[in-house]
Amino acid sequence: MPELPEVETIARGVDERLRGDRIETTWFSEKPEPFKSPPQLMAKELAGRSIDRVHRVGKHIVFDLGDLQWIVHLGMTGRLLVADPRTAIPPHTHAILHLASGRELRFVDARRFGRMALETTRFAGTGQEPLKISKDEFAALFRPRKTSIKAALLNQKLLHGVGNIYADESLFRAGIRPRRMARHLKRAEFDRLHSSLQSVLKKAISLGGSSVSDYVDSAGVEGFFQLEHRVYLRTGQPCLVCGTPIRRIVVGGRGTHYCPHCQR
DNA sequence: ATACCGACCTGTCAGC
DNA sequence: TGCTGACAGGTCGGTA
Repeated sequence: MPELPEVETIARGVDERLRGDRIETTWFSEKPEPFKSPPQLMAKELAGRSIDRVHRVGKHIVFDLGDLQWIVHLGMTGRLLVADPRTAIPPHTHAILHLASGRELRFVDARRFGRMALETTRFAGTGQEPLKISKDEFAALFRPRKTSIKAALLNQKLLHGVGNIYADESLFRAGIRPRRMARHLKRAEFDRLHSSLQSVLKKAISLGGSSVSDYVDSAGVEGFFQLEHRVYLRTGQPCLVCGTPIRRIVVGGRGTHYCPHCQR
């Protein structure tokens, strides 16, 4: 589910509404998967903490809580919802923070690929920020890779935050086939990819992310960038530029969509 | 260092 | 009406 634009949208929404609020008590489900830190420890450490700031690092949502950080990764289907306690608790709710303002922050995740943990050192993520990296750094990061450019874009140790949608969409806009070996790309192609990736991510953030099946922001509102997808999940449909049917292949175990005419 | 695969989970949809 | 298989915004670990 959520990639950089969706996580950014959620983090901004949670920050706007919960900054300055205080966590009073917590509840965690019995399912073990979502908790990298033991739930009892999180319950003890989170209670009484004020929320100084909420922001995004890669695909992670980071809560600054004094000398502690609470890190949430949403996996494929995770949601963070700011809710009125009188509203029904949705199925697959795995964590609830009860706040001093009377509201609740709920973590809901059907597939349970999401994770949460406490950090005592400043969380830096796994790679570089796609919206901050320069053209020179971008080319230097990817050129040595002995793998396809698509697999390299998905590698969170290089750039963090890019997932399947925005990898496919940025490669389309740069006119580069997903299976091309990273080390065979020309400098002009790295530059086009850098530019298309940043513009796609910024546009998606401005539209509140992509709602393909079930993504919503922290207020339960869907995004609109799915209306701007040119290849992702458009298998067999005509390319919006040239009319050639969009093709689906598997690269790095992920469904990969591209236009065989526009991407070389 | 990389490639490939299955595993982890649930839900949805197409096809029979 | 069901069943089965494929697929879905992600990541990890094992084995070549």
